[in-house]
Amino acid sequence: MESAWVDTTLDLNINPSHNTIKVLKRESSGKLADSDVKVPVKQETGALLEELNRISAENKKLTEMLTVLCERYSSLQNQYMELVRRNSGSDATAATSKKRKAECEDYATMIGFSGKAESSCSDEDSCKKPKDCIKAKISRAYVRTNPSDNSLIVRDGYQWRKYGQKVTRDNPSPRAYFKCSFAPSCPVKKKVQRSAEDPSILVATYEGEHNHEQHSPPALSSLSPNSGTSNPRSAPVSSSSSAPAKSSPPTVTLELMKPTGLGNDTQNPTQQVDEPAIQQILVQQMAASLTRDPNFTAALASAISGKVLDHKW
DNA sequence: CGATTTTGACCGGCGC
DNA sequence: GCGCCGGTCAAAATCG
Repeated sequence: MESAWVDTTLDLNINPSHNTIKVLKRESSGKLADSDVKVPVKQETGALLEELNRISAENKKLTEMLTVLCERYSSLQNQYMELVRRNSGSDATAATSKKRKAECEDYATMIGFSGKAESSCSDEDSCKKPKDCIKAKISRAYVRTNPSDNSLIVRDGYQWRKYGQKVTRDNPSPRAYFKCSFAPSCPVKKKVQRSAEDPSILVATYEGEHNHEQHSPPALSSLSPNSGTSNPRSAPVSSSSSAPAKSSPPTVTLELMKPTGLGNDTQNPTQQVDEPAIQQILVQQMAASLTRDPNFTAALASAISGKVLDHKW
């Protein structure tokens, strides 16, 4: 098992000397002073192509590594959840306090899949507060944001007024409480909290149903207004909060992290699909969205090469 | 100046 | 009954 862990022999072909040495050679050898500056265009093009190929190969390698990493991460998640389930099963008799359940659920939520946990949550709620259950429809949305951006704003097309903020026990990042301010009589509330596991993900929990039309165009999803770098990967909310089918379960998970094509056939993966599948999808989505981002791969490559260079020189 | 956000205080539910 | 904790209130601050 451990041998199968991360392959630390990073053969990334990161060979900065590859390029620079050529140049240095030319510069250092006095012979090739002026005349050599006019390198034949063909040669130059060839070198560039070679460089391009090399970078492409590098990129591919990084992509593969990331995929492997994600797969291992997901299998670890599986193991962890299995462990949690087994543990809670063993002491479930006496110690299934709601708090514990809630923590467990939160973890499940944090790491990005919520099928079982949420259903148990809604069951819990239905047992606990039948009245609330009747009027309060709970849905959850995950929104990927810029991790450096610490605002708790999720744009979903409605107008919200923040009425409170709290730091909760299980998550160091604060939870913000919003009420729908567009219609005075609209009972919908929203809680937004950054995932403890992945700070780039905002978890928005909606309670109730809007009794009015959507205010602003659902250009929505995600991202704080101040980050002009609106994230292209977050997709619009599938407005389930606007009173969808009554037959749907009380808890609906909105998939806002659809990176590209991967998730478009699974509109609501957490409702019916079993956990491993969900994890797989999520992991794949994460991996895909990361690896397709040239900025990310470039940043990763430069970070690694920087590390390597630091080490060598 | 009104709307919105911030933030400390308060309240109620729950476990011990 | 007490303490903890999540949720809400409301006054003050800030913003447009």
